[in-house]
Amino acid sequence: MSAASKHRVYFLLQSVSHRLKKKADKLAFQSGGMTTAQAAVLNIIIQEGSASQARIAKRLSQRESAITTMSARLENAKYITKRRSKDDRRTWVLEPTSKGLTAYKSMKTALGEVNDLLDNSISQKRLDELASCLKDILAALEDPDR
Amino acid sequence: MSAASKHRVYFLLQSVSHRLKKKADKLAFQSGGMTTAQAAVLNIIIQEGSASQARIAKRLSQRESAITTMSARLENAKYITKRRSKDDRRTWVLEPTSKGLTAYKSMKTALGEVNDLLDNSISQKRLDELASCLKDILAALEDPDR
DNA sequence: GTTAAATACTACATATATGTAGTTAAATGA
DNA sequence: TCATTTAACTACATATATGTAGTATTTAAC
Repeated sequence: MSAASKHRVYFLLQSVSHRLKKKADKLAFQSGGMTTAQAAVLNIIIQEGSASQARIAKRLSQRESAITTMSARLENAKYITKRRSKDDRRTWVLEPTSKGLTAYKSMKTALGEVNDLLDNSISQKRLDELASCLKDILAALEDPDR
Repeated sequence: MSAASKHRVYFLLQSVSHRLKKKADKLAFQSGGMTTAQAAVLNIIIQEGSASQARIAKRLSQRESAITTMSARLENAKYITKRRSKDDRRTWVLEPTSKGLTAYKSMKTALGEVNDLLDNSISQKRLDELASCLKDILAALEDPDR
């Protein structure tokens, strides 16, 4: 039996991820109405100053059709603006509004609580090792040979 | 390093979980039509011989309304049967069909590939430590004091 | 310079999850 | 026993994701 199946790492990962997401979503909702999924999209837009939907889809490993819905929701909530690019008329340029920037700040504070929870679960050393493992797995998943 | 990794563990967990789920869903679909979400429910029913929807909801940390939909889908696909309990007429007794049992076996084989992928990503020692960390985090999340 | 291919997005069907409100049935407490 | 509470489930609205098919635009090939 492989080490992974022995420890049911896949199941553990899904469980931890699911429970953390629920925690984060609750905290996020309380902090100002945005969801963590919306925050993930907004994060990229803010990080990059502006972004196309294709760019966001790529960075989140999601389909463009998912981002179409999300960006509509974000625009509807006045967190971002959408305008057509001058260079490429197929492309939307998504930019944060001041409301979006403000909401994202309080979101980050709320998400900090989830990180605190992680900090209190295991030692800093093990947390570092956890992060390191996850990064390596992520790299393996992105390896096109697999 | 500590502070930097601290701020990324949640994100890393979500990313790894999301990508692994996509892999697993693809393999699962190719292996016989069932999704991983459906397999998770079927797994509990098979493990326990039979199960109520409330029981499944509890074990998966999900709402009963989610399980209502899932069990309807599983019944529709002939993977399980539903009948009212004699003891408690509010309760459904969900049981696997032979089709469900067969499909679940090939599903497990497919999910084995995801575990293999994990095995090939990092050393067994680190995989053990990863599992151990995840278990501790899960325990902390289930701690009602938090 | 026109055609073929790729890119960016939209539309729609479907799966999966939450949350709230409501129904029915069971358990409980005076 | 009867009222209240609790439990198991359903119905519906909504958020989030995939996947397929189609449109518009750009790029590349010839």
